[in-house]
Amino acid sequence: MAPKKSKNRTPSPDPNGIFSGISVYLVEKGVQNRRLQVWKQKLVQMGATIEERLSKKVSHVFAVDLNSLLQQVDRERLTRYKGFILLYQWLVDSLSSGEKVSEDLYLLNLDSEEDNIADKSLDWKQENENVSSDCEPLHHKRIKSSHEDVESFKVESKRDADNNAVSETLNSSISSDNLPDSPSTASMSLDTPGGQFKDVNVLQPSLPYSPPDLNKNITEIFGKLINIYRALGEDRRSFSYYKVIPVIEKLPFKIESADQVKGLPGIGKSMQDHIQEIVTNGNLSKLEHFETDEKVRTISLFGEVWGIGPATAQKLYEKGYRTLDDLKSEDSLTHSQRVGLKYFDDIKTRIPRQEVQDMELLLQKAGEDILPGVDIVCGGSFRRGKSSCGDLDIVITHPDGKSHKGFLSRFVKRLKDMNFLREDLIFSTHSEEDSDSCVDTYFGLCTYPGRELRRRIDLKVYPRDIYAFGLIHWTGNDVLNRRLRLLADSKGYRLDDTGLFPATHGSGGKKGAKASTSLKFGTEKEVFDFLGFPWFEPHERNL
DNA sequence: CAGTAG
DNA sequence: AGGCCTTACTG
DNA sequence: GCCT
Repeated sequence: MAPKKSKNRTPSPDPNGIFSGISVYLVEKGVQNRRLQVWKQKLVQMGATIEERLSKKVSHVFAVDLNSLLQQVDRERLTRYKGFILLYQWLVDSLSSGEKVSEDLYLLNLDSEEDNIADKSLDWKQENENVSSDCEPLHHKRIKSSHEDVESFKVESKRDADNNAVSETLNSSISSDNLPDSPSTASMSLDTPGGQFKDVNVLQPSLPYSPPDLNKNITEIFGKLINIYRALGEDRRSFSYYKVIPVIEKLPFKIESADQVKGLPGIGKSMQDHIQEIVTNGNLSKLEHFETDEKVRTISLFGEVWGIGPATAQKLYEKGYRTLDDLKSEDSLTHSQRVGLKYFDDIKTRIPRQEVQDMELLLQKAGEDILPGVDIVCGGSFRRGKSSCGDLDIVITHPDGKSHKGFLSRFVKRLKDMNFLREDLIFSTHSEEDSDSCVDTYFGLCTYPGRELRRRIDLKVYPRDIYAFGLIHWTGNDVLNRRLRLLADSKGYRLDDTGLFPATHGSGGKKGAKASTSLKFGTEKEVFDFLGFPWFEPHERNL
């Protein structure tokens, strides 16, 4: 019987790395950081190892031009170096052709001083018009936008097209979720929708970047560290782990050595060490230490209570408390904290989608009774199609643009009367009073009709003209929101749940200046379109 | 103002 | 060495 | 924690 080894039948001739085995040193001078990150990821994905110093192991050195190279690396060292010294263009061309191309045409020649480079580059061009003219900037005066001679125009524009195409491909595949779009790429995809990079994708079918799961051993541990550090109040450190997880998840192979991953964004010395320890030992002593430390465990536990953060948790620990039960006798707890404590288990229980569905309907009916035409939607993970939800995020508006004002108070009262809302956490209503441009918010606990199990519920009421922003924000997820905000920033805007504002840079204070009003958009899609962000249906926003 | 949640 | 992510309410 |  033919021994069927495994289900591991990779459909595509697994690019076990076209760069497998090579070891690279990157001269970062003169290359746009964003592009550098993409290249790093690509190199690593394709089997290369990134070295941080020019050592003997290095087989390939990359630089944008001779100047940058010499600026960063000692010339003498280079003369002794025996490997390839190449233009980044080699990388670009190799990636677009799907295989390592010959290094010959991309060599950076150390000996060639400025005068004799000119000739060489001419020779190159004649032999292979498709190849680099990158060494020109050395002596030519930046003629990028004013091509005088037809010949070089052809060559250069072709190369540029390739460049753009490739980086588009990279952007939209591997690193599609780091920085969504730089300003330039974004505007480009607006100008030439569909255009050229489609073809490149076809040319490069070998990128079914296999989804998930490899390296779960690492990301799971890092996930725990995120929570622990957050509980301890070390948000920054926590965030570092948060950022590195997607980077690791994107790798198409199982990490077996920290070398395979060094140089990637967000991975520094400590991350390397941790990863190395995990892949060799299967665990991380640091985490084990945390998990057995009574103080850490207790503070983490206390911090899970709604309204208790790192500071309070630590304070309570130092007062001698060790269990949630003990905490109930503490007088200094705020009302919210007491509620959070009392219904601790309830709140942590996930809500079946069907129940959320029912409660959304209930809310819509109750709202309609009070204010006909009112628009009530359950956002959050429910709107993203999840089968269970942690809480209810209710986003409310009214089409007439004004009668939302004062609605929340009446709505809450009504819901309390019908015994749907049970405990309050936060209730802030601002629209009734003066400014009509503010969002009313209610946080509390509710129950499914006929039951006692407490559910967390948030109600937010938006004026119609900024409703789309509220809906986007409260539908999430976090990653998508962050990408949208970053994109907005890059285009000179500031995005939040209350609107999209022209950047108020030159004028006045940093944030106080709320002078500018938000741009108005009626729907989520209009906001996405305006930002040049591809449309995602709600259920596609689980990034 | 610190602490907290989103 | 210092920034990294914004806003706004509770007590 | 990482990065500039």
